[in-house]
Amino acid sequence: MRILVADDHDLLRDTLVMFLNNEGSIETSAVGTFSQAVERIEADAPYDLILLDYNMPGMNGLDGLKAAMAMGDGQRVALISGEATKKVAESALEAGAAGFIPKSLPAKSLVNAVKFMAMGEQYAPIDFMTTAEEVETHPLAKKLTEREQQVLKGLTEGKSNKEIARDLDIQEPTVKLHMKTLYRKLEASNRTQAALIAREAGLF
Amino acid sequence: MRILVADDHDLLRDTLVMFLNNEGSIETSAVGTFSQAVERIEADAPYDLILLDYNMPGMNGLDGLKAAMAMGDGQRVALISGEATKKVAESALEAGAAGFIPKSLPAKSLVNAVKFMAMGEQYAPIDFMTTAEEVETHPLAKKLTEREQQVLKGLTEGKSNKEIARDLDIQEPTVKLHMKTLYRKLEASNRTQAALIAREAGLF
DNA sequence: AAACTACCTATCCGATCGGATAGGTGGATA
DNA sequence: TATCCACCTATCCGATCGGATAGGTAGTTT
Repeated sequence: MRILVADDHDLLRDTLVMFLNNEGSIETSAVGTFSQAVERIEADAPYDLILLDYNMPGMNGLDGLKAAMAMGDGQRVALISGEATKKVAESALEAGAAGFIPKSLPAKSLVNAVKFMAMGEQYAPIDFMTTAEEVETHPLAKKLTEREQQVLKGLTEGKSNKEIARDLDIQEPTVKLHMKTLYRKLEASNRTQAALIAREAGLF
Repeated sequence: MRILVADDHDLLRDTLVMFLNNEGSIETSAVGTFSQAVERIEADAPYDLILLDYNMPGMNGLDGLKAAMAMGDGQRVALISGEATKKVAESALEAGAAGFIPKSLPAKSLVNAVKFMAMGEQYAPIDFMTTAEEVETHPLAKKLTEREQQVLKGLTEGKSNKEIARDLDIQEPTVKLHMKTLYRKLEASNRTQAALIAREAGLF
């Protein structure tokens, strides 16, 4: 079973390789950047499984994942990340990733997950996918109505009231109304503050 | 030599413990949250060295580091982190941390660093501290004059032109001038976008 | 039925913003 | 000296924003 690990954290990379190689049946290669991973895939494909760090030079979000999957027809690729949100994990799995591995996973589970994925299954830790669901709706966001969230989303994209109104297919005065309520709820005194607070809180 | 590792990433924690215990002379304990670390320290102090993950439930930035150091008079504590900036590392070392370990460190170097710190030395990887220095002045920031940076700082605090003018002791029209140049340089079309871009770029 | 909530529209008005334009100073450079 | 650059001030004007006020609809709860 041939596995390729791409992660810029030397420490974690060394560990993964060691753990996996210890399994006997697994032969593991490792690189530290996305471009190195690409080279390696072009030279040595196909691997039974490729593990890509979500935060890694060259990855550029899910683009790297998709690029890697496109190589060597139907290459099985899984994401590994310490910081990624549930949203990212879901998008990755939807895009056809072989799995998603948070770094908060015990080493033993990781080895099992890798074997599981290498056998063609799709893996994601249920606890991560479910517990993250709760945090999904941010404490601040829970106080906002659906419309307000839509308006706030537009705001965090730097749009004007008029643009937001057009996008949501409502009138501009209505947007201003929501905006006013947002300022109150977010304790902001103008749109810039509101946008910053929303970003700070990790919304959108 | 007794070491305590506190990291919420099971994978990395398992690895660290294994690597360190393999050294023979090191006895390692591990926990997954800051509060657990506190309990362990209270029960088993003093350790020769404590490794705290900077991003970990309960840490609250450098507060956790300081709290841990305050326990058991002069407890030696080092930070370990995969995401922290050079700024954080510097602050930690200034606050008296035993060291700073980025997760991008090879496993072998880590073991050496741990031994080094346990012997009473202060450790930080030079390459991390220096290369980060270059990025210190952000590519974007380099294109801004001093005044523009001051104005931008005010903007990222959600201030109005009038407030910024008062703070910098200049006239409001002048602030507007700088604002206009900022939009051009940051490729923003309004103040909110400019503020978001500045934040995104990690300025201020 | 009454009260409440989320949502929508509208108008008025003062404040603020964003752009254009037209200056001026001081310091560094060619 | 002439030229550039960073910085400052000023005025005009249309667009946008932020707040207040006054409605309306639909669905839910009491």
